Amino acid sequence: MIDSSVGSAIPLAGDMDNSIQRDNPIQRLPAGSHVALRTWLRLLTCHRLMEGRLRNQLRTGFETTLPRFDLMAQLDRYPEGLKMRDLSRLLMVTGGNITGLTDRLVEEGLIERRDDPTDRRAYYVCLTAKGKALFEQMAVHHEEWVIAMFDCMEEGELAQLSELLGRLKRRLADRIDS
Amino acid sequence: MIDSSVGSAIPLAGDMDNSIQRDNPIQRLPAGSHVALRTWLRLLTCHRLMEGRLRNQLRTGFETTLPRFDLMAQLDRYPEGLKMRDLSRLLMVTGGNITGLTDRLVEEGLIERRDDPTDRRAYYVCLTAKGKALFEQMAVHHEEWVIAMFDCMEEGELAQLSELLGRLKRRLADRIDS
DNA sequence: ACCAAATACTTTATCTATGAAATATTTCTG
DNA sequence: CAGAAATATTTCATAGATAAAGTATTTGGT
Repeated sequence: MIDSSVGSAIPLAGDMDNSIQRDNPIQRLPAGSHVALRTWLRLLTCHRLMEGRLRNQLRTGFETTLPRFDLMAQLDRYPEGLKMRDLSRLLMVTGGNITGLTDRLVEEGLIERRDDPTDRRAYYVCLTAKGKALFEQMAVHHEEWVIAMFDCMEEGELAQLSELLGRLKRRLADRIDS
Repeated sequence: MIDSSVGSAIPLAGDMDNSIQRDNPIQRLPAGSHVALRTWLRLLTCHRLMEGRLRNQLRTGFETTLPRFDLMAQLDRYPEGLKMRDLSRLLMVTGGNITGLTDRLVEEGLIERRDDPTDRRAYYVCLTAKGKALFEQMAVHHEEWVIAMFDCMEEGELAQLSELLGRLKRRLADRIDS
């Protein structure tokens, strides 16, 4: 019942001393752990491994971060702009977080705030020309990186995984409870 | 080619105003997006939804957080204690992060540092009696919560998902590249 | 035995993110 | 139409996380 590679410690970060290290510590999983728990731990690990790689690639390739990229990706899909609350919902993070991210991206000249004439509480956030140009560059690489991460899976496996995650996502989101 | 529930905006946080909101914003996915990209986005969303729920449950039930719980979970599996570097590898986070988490848990009296007589640079981190008692309480609920989150999946679906994530995890971790 | 390299951990600056409270505006209800 | 409730956003305090640099100790090669 040992799950020998949870926490198998790929270096997610750069090459500094205290980054996540290479060799595997001995891994113990709770004996008889339920398949649901194992699945959750595996999902967590996959997420960590993949996010870590993408983060490194975005940092070394474009000196940016995943949250910034994700925010820009949403804006790219909505050229008419999105309100803060929409960004908050789409990215599934709190409003305060969006405020900070937006502030930084505005400062970098990649996005801009535009008043909503019909609601003085709100405004639209849009990519600037500079932001759009940069995003399009990044998006190409980002997609390549994601494809490369999954190239360890057979086409059929990937399709099956995608389908199962799609179902899980839909059913989780459709719940009444939080 | 629309993936109608990425970012389907379940409230991950508490019930305050700026938490993630309930209703779906219109969702657009890049046309013709590669199955790998869709899979990655779905994995991201599942992760967010599930992590958000667990966070809420740990907070309201035990006034603690997922990173603290995860650290304690590792220590529970290694009663002889773990070094900082082992925690860093197992949790796949940087050493600096572990330092901070450990400081807080020590302050709460849930874990303790024990000198390693053979290496004066290092020490072992262990659960205290109080920490172990609390963890055992939390673990029961944590497992229930995880099982409940997956109860939207058939047994066969879950087994398949677990298997596919296990393969993905292993293959990602086995790579030479970061 | 020496000294360079590696290792274990901490510190610092910065960013990401939360949860709660505050402000301003709009909408709803009676 | 007035006032209450809801909504959109920001602010604040704090936690979590990274990357990079710093300190102390151990290891390993000559």
